[in-house]
Amino acid sequence: MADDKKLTTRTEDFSAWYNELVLRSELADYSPVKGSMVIRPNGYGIWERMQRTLDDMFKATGHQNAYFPLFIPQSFLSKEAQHVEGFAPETAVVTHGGGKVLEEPLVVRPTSETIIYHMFAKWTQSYRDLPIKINQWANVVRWEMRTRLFLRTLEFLWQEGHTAHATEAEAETEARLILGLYREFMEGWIAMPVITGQKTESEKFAGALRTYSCEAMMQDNKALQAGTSHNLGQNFAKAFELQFQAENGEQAFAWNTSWGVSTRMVGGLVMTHSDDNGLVCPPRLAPIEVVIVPIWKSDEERARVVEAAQKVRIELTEWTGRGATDRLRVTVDDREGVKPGAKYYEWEMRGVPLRLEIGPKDLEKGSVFSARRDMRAKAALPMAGLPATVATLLETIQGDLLAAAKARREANSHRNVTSYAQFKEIMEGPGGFVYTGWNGDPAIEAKVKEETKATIRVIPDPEFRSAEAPRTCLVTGEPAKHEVIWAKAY
RNA sequence: CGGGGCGUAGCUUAGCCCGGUAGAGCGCCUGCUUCGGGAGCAGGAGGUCGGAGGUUCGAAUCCUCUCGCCCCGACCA
Repeated sequence: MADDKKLTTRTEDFSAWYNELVLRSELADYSPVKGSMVIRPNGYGIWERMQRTLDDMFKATGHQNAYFPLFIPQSFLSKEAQHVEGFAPETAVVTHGGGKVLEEPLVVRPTSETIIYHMFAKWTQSYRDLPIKINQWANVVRWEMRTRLFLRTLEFLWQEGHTAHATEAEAETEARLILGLYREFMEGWIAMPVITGQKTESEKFAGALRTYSCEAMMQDNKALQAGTSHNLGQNFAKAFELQFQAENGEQAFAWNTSWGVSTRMVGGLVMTHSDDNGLVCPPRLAPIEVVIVPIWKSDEERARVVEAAQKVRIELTEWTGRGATDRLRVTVDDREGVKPGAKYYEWEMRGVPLRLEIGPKDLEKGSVFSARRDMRAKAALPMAGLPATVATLLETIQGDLLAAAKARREANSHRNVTSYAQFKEIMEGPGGFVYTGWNGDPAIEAKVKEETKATIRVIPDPEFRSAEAPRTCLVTGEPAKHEVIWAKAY
């Protein structure tokens, strides 16, 4: 009975823990259609904050939002060979409309490269029309066989950026710029440290020249690909005749990039920080940063503490120390008939970063009692100057979450692994990120995947590479072409 | 698609083997007492037992078919 209230613990069953947490914290719920889900206000609130932050970043770097339609002519998907090969198996196709069989079936977009570059082609004549830098917030559908709340569902929400440039160098700069923005967002807001780098041929986006990605480590030591940015080269430009007249008068194909992050990041947030008591949400993304729980015995006390709690809420929300538009997000839980302890558990499950308790004793002392969600540390805070104190504390929590996640990742990263036997031992046991040399042969990558389920998550960017580069390939012992990071992945 | 679970009240489930008026806990509603870590008492509402067929005097229970969901594997943000 008391056990009903507790989550399955992470060590018992990580997967069950995750599912129960997502449902119990009311981030999402299963919808009647297998593999799809409803994002509830608590989860959508996090997504809205993600959207707002990223949207500002995109606009600050010269991108504009637009919207392209859900339905794509089936023939469009086929125009880029690798693209159709990659996505055809997982598309939903509309064959009927208005009670009639359609002349050409419509594909529900699994991603929008085809329709967008078709339109870009229409809008581009001269190099003066470039670059085009567009972003859209949309839903996409990929008919996955195996689904998981937030991490892989039939339909999900994301943003997809699409750009067209006159030169390869410019496209490359763009793809890299966005990768940097993603990293900044994931570390600064989700407090989820990521490793950036390039995907191998077998893991790159269908139709891309190169794919860059942000890889995070979850608490079960598995990797989560949290965002990707692609240099598409001229592959789509050629398929969709996206050409322009260059300064020298010659016709040339444009260079494209595309990049996206999705509601999957909410799953990453959950699996990076949360504990056996429920969600731990980083303050910057928390729909509610502070919950105030008034504590009373008598009706007379109730009136006093609730009034005091509301005054504190107003003082906090009216404070402009973080800027006029970035107010503290505070709620008061003054429900009657629910004991304070029950409220604590409930808000902890929902991931609210900071709880303030206000009871008669606190009023006497001119203080409020605080409890941090992340480490469950408690302290009295003086009422005087409370907004600034709270804001600072929230930033401290934000920073501590990132530091803790980074420490966990490093503690579960293995460098200097040169023996394949040792590699297998790690993958069969604790898992984690394993840095090794690789001869660059896709066949070796496939063999390791077959034997261990681990894949090359990324060829890391220089700052993540080991101080001393591995000299030999993990499997063959041949000279290493790259240092790579292996892990089992979501 | 292969393997494993499971469909009984909003949730978790007992009952099924061995057929005989559908039970409990949590949650919900009302009232009183409570309230600094998951409250107590009293009263109350809530079920075509996933669906269809069959066997039977009688089916949640036995038989056949079917639908759906979850988990684990082969594809993927």
